[in-house]
Amino acid sequence: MSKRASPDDRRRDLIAATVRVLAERGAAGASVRTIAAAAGVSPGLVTHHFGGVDRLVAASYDHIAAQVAAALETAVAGAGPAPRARLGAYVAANFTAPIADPALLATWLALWSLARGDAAMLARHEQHYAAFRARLEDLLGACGVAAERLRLTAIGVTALVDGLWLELCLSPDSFSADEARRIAADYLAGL
Amino acid sequence: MSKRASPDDRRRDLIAATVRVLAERGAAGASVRTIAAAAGVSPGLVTHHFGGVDRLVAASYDHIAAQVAAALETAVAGAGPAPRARLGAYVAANFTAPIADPALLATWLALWSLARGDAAMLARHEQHYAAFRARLEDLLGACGVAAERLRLTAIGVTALVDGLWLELCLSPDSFSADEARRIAADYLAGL
DNA sequence: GTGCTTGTTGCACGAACGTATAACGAGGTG
DNA sequence: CACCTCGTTATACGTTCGTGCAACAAGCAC
Repeated sequence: MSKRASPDDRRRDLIAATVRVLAERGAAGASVRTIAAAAGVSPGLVTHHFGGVDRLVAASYDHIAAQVAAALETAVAGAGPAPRARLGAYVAANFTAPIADPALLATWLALWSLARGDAAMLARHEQHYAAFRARLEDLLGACGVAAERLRLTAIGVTALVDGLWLELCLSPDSFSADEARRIAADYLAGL
Repeated sequence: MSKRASPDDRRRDLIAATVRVLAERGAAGASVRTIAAAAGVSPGLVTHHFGGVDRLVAASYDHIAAQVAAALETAVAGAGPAPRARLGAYVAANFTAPIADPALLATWLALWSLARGDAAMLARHEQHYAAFRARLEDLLGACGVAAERLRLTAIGVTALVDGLWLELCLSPDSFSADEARRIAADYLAGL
């Protein structure tokens, strides 16, 4: 019983509902009916606007990846010209709103599990992580990290950030986002 | 069409089949019928021996967690008495067979996604990670890490190891297990 | 050999899944 | 106002899910 909306708005609503459902009920609960109910529309709309639930999930992945990348870029832009500050801001932003939001972390984890076994989703993941690492290598290079150590260093930073994300999502009582930010900062300081 | 077997053997077979299916088809493919087919038995046996697929998955989680903990403990025991060597062995073992096995990493990732939304599975995860961190704090303390920095340091090491695991599983072409071991060793050396 | 225990199977059942499709109705254009 | 476009709903269909249940058969006690 929802009002008529423009295709763009409706697509946005459905993606937002997918993200919400993924965060609250995990990958197993991301059915067409559940998502449609969360968006307040009928299940048929998913097929109508996306052609299938798989493509809706893929669109949700793209949306979140773009949102995360934009938040990181905003943090870098606001850090001023100093290379170390820009690198620190890029990493610390991963533990600051809106990225540090536990619901977003839960959504990302559910998408990871859905990515396994789906070639298109795996390619999306690969592309997003390659972009993340490339940006990291860029910022690390500006801080004077030797070119031959650039790749491994970027992988290590990415892994640390991902691991802190994961534990923050699965065991939110073990430590705080502030502590995660501090662990990452110490790691960068040690390079 | 399987021969009669003892309950213990059959339970072991079913757990092994669950781990295999989880690794090959992800969390979405872990249905009773798929698991039973992988074990070469009828679907009804899952209910008969475990009382439901949820408890079979939980038992698989326990089995893997115990297997990983045992492999880590073996590595520590084989490292001699020096505290630094013991710590290094404990961390490096995470990227050595049998833990470094990509299939095991895939299984673990699938179990993580299944753990979300299930209170019993979340409790299992919490318990396993608490044990992992406690052992890590023990080894770090023996190396002279200050008591007040122990908790945060252990969280950071755990996060780095988990992140390297994850990326190794999702993007196996990005870097090798050897490189992961080296990144972790460098991190420990910087403490 | 006879009978009992119990591992094992095959089937059936209800529920939930994804999606195709026809009918409905709101909103813009003539 | 009439008409058409298209977003939306409701329904239906086939598949797959988890699991309960009755029947079968293998191994053991006697």
